[in-house]
Amino acid sequence: MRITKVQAKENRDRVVAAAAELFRARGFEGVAVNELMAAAGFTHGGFYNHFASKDALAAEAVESAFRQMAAVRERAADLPQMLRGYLSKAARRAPGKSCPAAALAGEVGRQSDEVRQAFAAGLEQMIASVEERLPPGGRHGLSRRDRAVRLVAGMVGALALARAAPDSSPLAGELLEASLRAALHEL
Amino acid sequence: MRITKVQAKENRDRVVAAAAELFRARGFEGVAVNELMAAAGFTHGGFYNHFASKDALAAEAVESAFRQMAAVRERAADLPQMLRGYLSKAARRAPGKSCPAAALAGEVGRQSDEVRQAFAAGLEQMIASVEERLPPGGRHGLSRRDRAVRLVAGMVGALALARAAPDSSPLAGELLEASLRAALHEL
DNA sequence: TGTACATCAGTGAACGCGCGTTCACTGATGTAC
DNA sequence: TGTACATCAGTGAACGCGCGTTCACTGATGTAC
Repeated sequence: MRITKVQAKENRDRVVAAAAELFRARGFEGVAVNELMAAAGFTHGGFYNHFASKDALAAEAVESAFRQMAAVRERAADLPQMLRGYLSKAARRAPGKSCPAAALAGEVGRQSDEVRQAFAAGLEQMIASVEERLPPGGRHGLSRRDRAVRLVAGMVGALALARAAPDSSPLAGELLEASLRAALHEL
Repeated sequence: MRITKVQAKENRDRVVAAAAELFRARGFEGVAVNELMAAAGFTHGGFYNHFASKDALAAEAVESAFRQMAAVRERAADLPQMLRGYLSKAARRAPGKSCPAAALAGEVGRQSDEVRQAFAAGLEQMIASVEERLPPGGRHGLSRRDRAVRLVAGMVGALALARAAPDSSPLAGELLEASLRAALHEL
């Protein structure tokens, strides 16, 4: 049952999209190839018609996740609104649909160079986009770039730690709220 | 070849110590039970004489790693010195000997409740210890607690992201250096 | 435009491997007398 | 203090399972004429 070239490309995209979500939600090692294919509606055997390896898909999935994240960023009116979305309870609850940096930072260091490059490129864009929206404010005695890096590191750390804390513990909420207050204050 | 009770306790501690280092370096899923035992000088079969499961060891290892981290913190004369050690190239290079929060945050959310509780307890202590050392400085308009939470989130995020970035890329160094400058500036 | 053949996306069984865990066994230590 | 037996830390083979990857096969699409 051969398929239209257009259809095949569309199917491939579905797998990448599923991977972008599942890898963020459960980690690279936490999702099997057959699950990735099943999530896109296929059986596992066809996987290697599209990708050289699970790792190759991982690199594409990281790219795709950062691209999606960038689109969400563009939708925010300004930096405070972006921060509120980023450090929200909804973001904590849905790692598969939120920032790939917060979800995957810990694991990426152990992945192939392709994955690490894709991750670094996405992160760089994230920092650049925050820097652009940062008010100049020379009073701080810090470059905008330094402030952007600090802001991104703080956001990523807060979200990742909030997810690690048990749902019941007050720490999870506090990490998001205190980090948000402090970040907004710093702008 | 039965062994002294004292010796057995010592052997058990060796396994926990090895796990505390290996889990930080390679993640929970990245280290097999036989490797954990081998790192402590044993064969894998005896594992279940000491631990109910790999997961039970993970919880103890997280505790142990945070305890070790706390000891390192105590050694620092003040907050700036602590920050410089935390955000150093050496820390980036040796995840197994550095902060468990930065190394494991991403994975902990998918672990058992025991592991998550141990993680949250260690993190809480880390925040409390930073708060204690924070200069009062009411001028900030933020509680010390908020500032401590923000500082810890920023440190953890910066270290985790710096490890994810490729060794060759300038991003890795920048994440550590810019975050350090900004954090010191903020004190 | 119509025909004949090659291509290749998707299927499902199979592979080799490493994993967490179990188990029978060993023999020095711990304990009861 | 000395003897006899139970205990149990450590060993290494074995288990069942899920994993990433390979492969022969199918049949509609793509292509050459």
